[in-house]
Amino acid sequence: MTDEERLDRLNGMLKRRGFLLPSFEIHGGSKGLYDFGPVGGRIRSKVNQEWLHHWLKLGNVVEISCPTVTPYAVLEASGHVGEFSDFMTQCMACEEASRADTLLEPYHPNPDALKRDDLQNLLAQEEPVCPACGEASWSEVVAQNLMFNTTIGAGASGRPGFLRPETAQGMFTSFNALYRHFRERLPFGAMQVGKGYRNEISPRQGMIRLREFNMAELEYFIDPESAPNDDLTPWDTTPLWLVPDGKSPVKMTLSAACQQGVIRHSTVARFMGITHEFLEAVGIDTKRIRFRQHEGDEMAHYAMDCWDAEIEGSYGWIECVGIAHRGCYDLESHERATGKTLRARREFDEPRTTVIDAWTIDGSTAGPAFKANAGLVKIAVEALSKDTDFPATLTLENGEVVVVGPEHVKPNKKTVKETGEWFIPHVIEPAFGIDRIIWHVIDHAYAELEKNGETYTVMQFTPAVAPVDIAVFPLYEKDGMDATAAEIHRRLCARTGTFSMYDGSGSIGRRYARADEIGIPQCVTVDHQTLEDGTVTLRDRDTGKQLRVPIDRL
RNA sequence: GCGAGCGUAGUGUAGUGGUUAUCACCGGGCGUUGCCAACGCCUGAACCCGGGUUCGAGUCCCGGCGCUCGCACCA
Repeated sequence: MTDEERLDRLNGMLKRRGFLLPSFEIHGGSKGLYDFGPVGGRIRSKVNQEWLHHWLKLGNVVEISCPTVTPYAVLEASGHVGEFSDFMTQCMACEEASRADTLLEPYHPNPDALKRDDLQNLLAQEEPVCPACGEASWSEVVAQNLMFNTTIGAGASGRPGFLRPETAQGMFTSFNALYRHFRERLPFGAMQVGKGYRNEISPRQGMIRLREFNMAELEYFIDPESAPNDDLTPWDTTPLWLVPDGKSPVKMTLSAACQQGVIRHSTVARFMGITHEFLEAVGIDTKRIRFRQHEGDEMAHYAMDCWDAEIEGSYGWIECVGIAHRGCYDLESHERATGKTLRARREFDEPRTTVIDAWTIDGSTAGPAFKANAGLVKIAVEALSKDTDFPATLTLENGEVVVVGPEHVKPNKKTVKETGEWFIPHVIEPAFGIDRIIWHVIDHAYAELEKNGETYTVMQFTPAVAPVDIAVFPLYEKDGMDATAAEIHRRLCARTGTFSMYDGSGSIGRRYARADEIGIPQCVTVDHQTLEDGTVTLRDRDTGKQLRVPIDRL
């Protein structure tokens, strides 16, 4: 039995039982789009809940929700318009598509920075050969954007926009409201769970690369100058597999990794610990988790450190989480693009007082005397020491030389007190690919056991993500057992957070098997004894053991 | 995007131009059955879409869509 055959059987089961289905299948389907069916939908929402719960435990994070439709300017400021566009060209001989900038790398120091026309001209001039067939004839260069284009508004008043490629930008553009919410105190975080969109050239491998995907991101804002005090001791007993910057995997604790500088920021380390806990809580096999550090050239240019949580499954090691220390890049970019400030204030331990005792200009005389240069003269004069004698010959910033007489100046004596300063916070971002995580939850839960000489399928979900919490069966649908079972089922469903499933068709063994196949942790069976003493059997999925319990104790 | 292979009930499949499309599991109903895919009877459900060749196409050809893999792209 090979892994591929296991994967085929798993995929068949996922379709048959309503976990995951190709979207819009009756219309022929659409690549890179998946439905979560009646069973999968419930798993998705439980994984999302579990994710929120894990990060809310930090105590200083909030959940927000921003639109998926995003104006052009936002994603231009963030760098996505530039980064998510590739300029492609096609070989006229073999039709192989290539990136124009890649082809031109030998001929230009930084072709990535060139505009379309420049690429087109350089391509015509240098005539690089096709890596596939060796010919040197290229089609027109076209921009291939990996974001979905749209127009916000109709007609001439419509303006360009995109479906967001990540949720993060909403957290950055909302920074000031968040800052106020947290009483202007760092650190704090904002997170959201939602959809992201990338118009992938070639979606592959089932749920691994999708065009519309579920993501969950936290932006955690910190003061880069205040010493982090992250407590890493909770993970001191669980060393993790780390793959530092292109080196071999090592198993070490987060504390040790921080002390040795392998992980460059303790908050990144703490988030790796929380990520590991979360993955374990949703049922990922911890032996198949590792954290891989981005190598220097792989890391986005703004990132200061980046660790991916990779999970091993049917498709090998897949990146499912990225934990990036992004510095001040994002807030700074939005500041630059909008002219608005996105800053936090840092109070000094002691107010900083500066005593100035020197010269400044006397506006009433210097103004008329120096006219347009008066401002520059002021700067030059204020830079002079107190013992300067006037008249003095000064060279201004613009290179002009002026003579400043005693009538143009007056003593400048004042005390400037500063109690703090404004700065752009740094941000640490854990970003989760929820679909990829759900895939691995399913992959790791899928067990093919043997029972009475036949393959027996069980999804060994943890209760935290099990799509159905409990199933209720009447032993037979008669003698009132069906009515009692239906009543228990309704009562369980009415309970917040509990989802029950009633199943009365087929033999009892078949119903247990059906419940096991979608990973229901417990099954309740109503039998003849129930009608006499009000007890039912409670059967455990993984042990098969049955307990007799009163209905009220469920 | 390029190349190769593939597309038949819910799932897995048989079917090399000729009746009513095979088989299994599956689903539903009724009955038997005192708890782990049981049995009997009844029953449900498919040739991806469009065009072409042909007296006749699930089968051959072309195009589209989808799936898998490789290359490329991408995180």
